[in-house]
Amino acid sequence: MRSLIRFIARRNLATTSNPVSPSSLRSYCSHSPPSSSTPPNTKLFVAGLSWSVDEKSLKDAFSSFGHVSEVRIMYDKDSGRSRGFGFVHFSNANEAMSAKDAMDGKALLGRPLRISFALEKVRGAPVVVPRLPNT
DNA sequence: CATGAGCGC
Repeated sequence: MRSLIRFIARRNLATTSNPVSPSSLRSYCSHSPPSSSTPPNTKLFVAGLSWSVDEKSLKDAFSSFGHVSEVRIMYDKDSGRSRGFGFVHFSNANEAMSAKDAMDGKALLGRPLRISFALEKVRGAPVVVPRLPNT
């Protein structure tokens, strides 16, 4: 008799225990959150600019968030008109991310701005060929 | 006449 009760109680205890808690499931894929944005950098990639925007307007708009070291807007070599995107160099990455967080999504000259951290592309040599010092 | 995602020579 009593053994039967203990048997039931044991089964009940095992059944009541959660086979798997939802919180434990989370630890399976929450190790590495996807990097949606590029790593912070002093160089800011500003796109979505109007085709009438010049560097002066950009620098004036971004100089309020920090010291703008360089502002360059890419222009078309053939038509000579702006491609609608440019680059803004900041003195510090914190200023750059602040300006990005503040100006990203805003509109300049009637067009929404798309700001993101620029790639670490180097201006000049497209690729350096590692050649061994062959006497 | 306009065009509209993107990464700099």
